[in-house]
Amino acid sequence: MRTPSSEKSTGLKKGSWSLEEDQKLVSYIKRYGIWNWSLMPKYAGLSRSGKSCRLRWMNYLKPNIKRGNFSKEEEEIILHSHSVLGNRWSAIATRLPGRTDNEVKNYWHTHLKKRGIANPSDSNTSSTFESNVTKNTQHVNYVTDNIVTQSSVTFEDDSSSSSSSTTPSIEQEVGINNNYYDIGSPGTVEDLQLFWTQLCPIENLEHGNIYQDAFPDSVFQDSFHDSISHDLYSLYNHEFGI
DNA sequence: AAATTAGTCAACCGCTGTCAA
DNA sequence: CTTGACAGCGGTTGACTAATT
Repeated sequence: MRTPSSEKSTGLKKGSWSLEEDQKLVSYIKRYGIWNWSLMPKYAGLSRSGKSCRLRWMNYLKPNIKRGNFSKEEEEIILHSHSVLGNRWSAIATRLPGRTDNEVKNYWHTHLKKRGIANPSDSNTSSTFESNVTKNTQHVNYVTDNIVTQSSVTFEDDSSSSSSSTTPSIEQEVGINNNYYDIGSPGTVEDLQLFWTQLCPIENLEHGNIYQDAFPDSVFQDSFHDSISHDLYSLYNHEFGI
């Protein structure tokens, strides 16, 4: 982790994310979806770059991110995938449901690098490998579901659990997977208050006025027109059956 | 117990690809 | 075709922690 600091030129915060920041980001995305990473932080009440928000969401806050140690099966998938794909971490990560490219990359560098170099390509053929990946992926999916379920139970039952950590996970703290989304404060900046209370009230979105009513300003309309509709519509179709 | 070293991993940086104007 | 904005990727950093001296 890096020391929290402010970027003097932009005033944007850097370094580790606080619980409050996580909650703001999760709450915002939960309500309004992902429409533009560069502009979103302002409206979510975050003094972060869009890049930073995207990274935080993709790697740690997004639902169904799998935490904890890698299984033997996952190790094998990484080793074999790396022998085929090289350092294409995002491609490798797609073979490991719930794992991110960053996590896979870190795990490779800290645990598997020497093994990978020592055995750059074993005797598996490509087709054999693919069938193994398919088989393993199904297994990992099952394990992932178990972990998510178990995670929530363990948290509620914390005092009686001797083996689990007493520190809640990111998901537990922020509210992912247990239906707790605190919308938080819109911040003290005037336009943020305007956004939360007038420009984009939840009622507008709930009634399907996803774009025109939520973003009446012409500047917003120009830049958001195409990108906002898909994500928001998907989210609200799922949430409210619009 | 204190100091040093090694390992881990969250986060940043710079670059590339894509797409719309 | 060019340009600019944005998303995404991979390499790297550096704070923190555990292990070792």
